[in-house]
Amino acid sequence: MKRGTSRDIRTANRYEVLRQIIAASPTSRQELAAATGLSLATVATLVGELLDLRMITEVGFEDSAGGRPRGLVAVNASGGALIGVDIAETYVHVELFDLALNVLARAEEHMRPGESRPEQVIGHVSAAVGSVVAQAGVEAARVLGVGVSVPGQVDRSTGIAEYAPNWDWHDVPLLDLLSEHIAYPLYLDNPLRASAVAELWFGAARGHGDTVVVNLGTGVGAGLVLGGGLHRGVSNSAGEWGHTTLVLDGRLCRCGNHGCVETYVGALGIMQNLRELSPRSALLHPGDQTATIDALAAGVAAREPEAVKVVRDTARYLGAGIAVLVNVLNPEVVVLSSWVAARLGEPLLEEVREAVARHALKRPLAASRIVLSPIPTDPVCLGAATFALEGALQSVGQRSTKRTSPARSRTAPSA
Amino acid sequence: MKRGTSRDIRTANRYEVLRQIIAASPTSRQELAAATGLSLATVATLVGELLDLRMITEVGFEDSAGGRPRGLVAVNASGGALIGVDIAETYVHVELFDLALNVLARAEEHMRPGESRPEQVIGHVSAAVGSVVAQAGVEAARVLGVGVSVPGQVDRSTGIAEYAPNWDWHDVPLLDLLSEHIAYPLYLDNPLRASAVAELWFGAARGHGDTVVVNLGTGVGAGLVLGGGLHRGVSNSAGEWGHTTLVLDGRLCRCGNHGCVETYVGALGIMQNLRELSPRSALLHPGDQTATIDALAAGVAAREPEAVKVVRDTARYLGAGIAVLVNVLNPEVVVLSSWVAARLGEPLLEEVREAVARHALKRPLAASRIVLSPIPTDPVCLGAATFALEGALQSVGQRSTKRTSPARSRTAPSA
DNA sequence: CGGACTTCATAAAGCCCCTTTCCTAACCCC
DNA sequence: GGGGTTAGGAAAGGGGCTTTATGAAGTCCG
Repeated sequence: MKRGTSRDIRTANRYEVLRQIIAASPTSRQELAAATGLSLATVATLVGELLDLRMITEVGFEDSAGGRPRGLVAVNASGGALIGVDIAETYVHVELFDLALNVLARAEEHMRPGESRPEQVIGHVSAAVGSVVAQAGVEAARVLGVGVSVPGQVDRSTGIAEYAPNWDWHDVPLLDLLSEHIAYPLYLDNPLRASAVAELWFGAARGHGDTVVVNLGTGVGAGLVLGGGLHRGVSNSAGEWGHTTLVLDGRLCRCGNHGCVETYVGALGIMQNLRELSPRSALLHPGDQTATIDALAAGVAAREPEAVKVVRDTARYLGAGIAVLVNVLNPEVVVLSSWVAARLGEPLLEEVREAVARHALKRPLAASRIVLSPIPTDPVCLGAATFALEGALQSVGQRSTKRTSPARSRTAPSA
Repeated sequence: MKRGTSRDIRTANRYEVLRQIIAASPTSRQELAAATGLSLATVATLVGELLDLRMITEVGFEDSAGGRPRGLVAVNASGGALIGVDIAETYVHVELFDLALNVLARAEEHMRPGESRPEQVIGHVSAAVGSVVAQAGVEAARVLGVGVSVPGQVDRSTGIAEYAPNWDWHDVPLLDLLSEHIAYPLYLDNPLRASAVAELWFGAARGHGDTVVVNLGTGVGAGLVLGGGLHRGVSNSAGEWGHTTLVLDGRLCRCGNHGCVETYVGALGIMQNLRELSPRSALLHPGDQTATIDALAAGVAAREPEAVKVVRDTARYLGAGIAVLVNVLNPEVVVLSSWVAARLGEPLLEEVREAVARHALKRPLAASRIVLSPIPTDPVCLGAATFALEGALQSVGQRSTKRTSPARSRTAPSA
């Protein structure tokens, strides 16, 4: 049972104010107070803190119609840089952001199927991180942190990748290994939670209540934003909706079970849906998920019956799976995220809405909006970078312990 | 976005301290501080409050082995009474509790199938409430509140039963109607949340993290205790797991969909499982759920193959359904509650554990314990009474608004 | 049997957080 | 350039929790 302290309120408010500033930059203290529901005084204090941190700057005044003009603050984009690392089965994707969360540089490393040893992955990551820092030309001291997303089960406090199903990793001390190559503060979590936190800060969950972020990629899962924060579960593995049984005794899943949601709506599952509909379809690119999904998206855009049918079949499965989440969690928003959702886009969304409506109860259904992720870039990178941002913000509140020198961050902020 | 205030911390702490006192009565301030993680001073303050409210009393001292002996406090059982009302499809069950949550009196009213109008139900409720108060012989002023659980969708703030599927109620202002007959403070919610809060205060969720309370009765659903509190969802309808699709195109459910969990593991679903296994089984009491489940329980105890098989089949469905909750929510505890679970007991539990293990992922599975509800009485009544207790405790913190007379409770505490 | 030691409980002071209130600053308009 | 208006900061106030100090109530032992 974790107990809340008044400090947590402060931290939450600090997050909220910064979120709001990033979302509506430039903005005034008045607007912030209205948007957050905090008093003017509190907003002013928090804005002062953020100004001290050089995360935001004063950028002039609003035009006044009688009365003192409102001072405007905006994100100090050049006040620091954040790096998000999205480690996936076949690639490592790294993006460097300014504090307004604009992408300043990106790097992508492809991993061949054989490359599964931690050292190999770490090699790719550190190369890509080095690359984005060089590209963006930011001083090393400006990098506030690096968020790393790795599939599977992670322990964020120890930085250990406890289990990564795709590479059969067990208890790899990923953060320690990475810290030998990367001298910035590091934060570890998994892609489900990364994309959820991205939606929470910058996407469809912003300012809303409970939200479910459905990730549709090669792997499938759900990030849960409940009660204004990430729901992690007792062992930080909540959201494994992709390995939930959708069809009793259905398709064999790589997790060992049968009929998992992932085997019907993951990229490979969709390929299978296509294959079952028309084994020698021209849309099918065996062994290439991306190409197949792209072909499908193009086909749907051209109203090819085959493509439309596959998307509809997929949405039917997806709708049944999402209806479970809607009924059980009663969220305000359901976000479809990750690359498969992005490419299939609106047509998928429409079909999913219909399918969910067929399976969910009226009341929870009526309370939920199902939307595509409004985040234009890789949500996992963005979310990972957000973990770094949260980390940088967290340490603000910490006071130095009595009679001791001020606390130093875990890794010195110098390349 | 609800924002937390320091007042909420106080309320949570007050709950926590009282919970602890009820659980380990008598106990000392020292033990309370250790158990809650609060400082001695805070515990002393809260204990003082509860003493002032006459909810607890000082009951002597602990033996000392050198040093001042610890003062002991215990629940003041006679300090007040709480009433829990469990309105179900076929009965109204009412229990009156003392503050230690012992049952002092109970009353049960049966409802014939035709009786579905709100006035009829209210008649039963007020009769039963009157009965328990008379039986227990408590002064009316001592009744701190009445918690009412009604199936379906409720709005607890307005006290409206928005939708009750079994009677086809729509927007019945139940609390207003009840307050014409019952002069105690009233609190409305649904059985899922009632049994969840019962587990949170007095059962398997006590002191643990995220917990899922699986209700197996005629209706089926899950109460969610996440982050130390009830998860309600955006429209207070979270937990509708019973109407989640378990078998695509499966049995027709009364909710209109096919293949809902409830149609396989609810009392009627279990009867159907039995019927499909052996249409003219001696265990089957057509039209009588209770008798059938009882017969099944007896059969399992006697190791009758037919009964064992039905329980196994049921557990297989149940396991698949619970595995979804385990994977998605990653709870620390899963509680099997309500009358079907209570009657089928250990044999069901064993089978369920095995079945869940077959469907859930290893990590979340390893983190969860699946248990039967340790609550010996009707958990819904207990939970409903707990809502009343929470309500009585809530008003402690409220200060009278400025320049006005002290706030009065909604219904005067006099019969 | 009374002082010394131990342990509990309450009171006081300090810190953190948020809000309300008051006052000055800054700008518009006439 | 004064009056009206609005912004923003400083101070005061209220609630909460913790640490520290002090008094209270025992045991133990000389």
